[in-house]
Amino acid sequence: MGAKEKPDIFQAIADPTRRKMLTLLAECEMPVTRLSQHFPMSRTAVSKHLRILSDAELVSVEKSGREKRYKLQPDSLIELKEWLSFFEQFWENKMAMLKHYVENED
Amino acid sequence: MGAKEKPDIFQAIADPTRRKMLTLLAECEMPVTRLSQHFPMSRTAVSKHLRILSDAELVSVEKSGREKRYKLQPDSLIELKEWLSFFEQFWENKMAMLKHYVENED
DNA sequence: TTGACATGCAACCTTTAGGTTTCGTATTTT
DNA sequence: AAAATACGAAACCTAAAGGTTGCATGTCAA
Repeated sequence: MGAKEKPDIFQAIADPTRRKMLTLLAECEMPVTRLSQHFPMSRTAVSKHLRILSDAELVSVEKSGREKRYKLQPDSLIELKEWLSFFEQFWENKMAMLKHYVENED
Repeated sequence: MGAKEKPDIFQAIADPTRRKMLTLLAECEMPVTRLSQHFPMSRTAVSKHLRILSDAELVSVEKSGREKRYKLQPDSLIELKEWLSFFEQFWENKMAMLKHYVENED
């Protein structure tokens, strides 16, 4: 698997496993082994997913002794936000609805 | 290929071809044959992509004589918006920057 | 009613995605 | 020094994704 090919972000978040990883890493950074306890697959598989997220610059790595802590790096999500914003003009009323829903969530 | 399995939207927009289709259909609805003139692939291939977008409810179809007009149906993108909103808290400053950028686009 | 057009389905092929196990190498701990 | 831990790379497998061509069908125009 390639090193720094910067695959597009849309592909990176397409996989539900990777989306869950982002959610977990948002709460708290952690090394691979610990992260992989949340998934029904091998550590190596988790490691591969992390590589993809890392290439897309959605997570960053910080080496600390023998472990490497992975951390959410949400800046690249802006690209997604921008893409979305183009389509917002087509459903403005619905957006107002959602805004209301989110604000009154609890 | 399945009929109405409602594949998740993240997977539907993962493919660059499908994203371009959404952009084109946003500008104006059109039948398969016309849409496929924008892509270096067969009409059947385009038709398959449309099926995926249709299953994800990102496009709707309206039969009109012997042709079927495909049309953007952006409502489902709300799911994406909701997902994104969770991560916004982690880059509020950048968001402000983007907001400024978008507002002063022209 | 015959010919052209618009479309989707079926069968097939090739590449990629996601997963496994095995191994090598740092780093810690004892 | 030796044993344990954390990790990624390599080689491999299977299923799914994206593409092709060749029908079959429905509709429109002559």
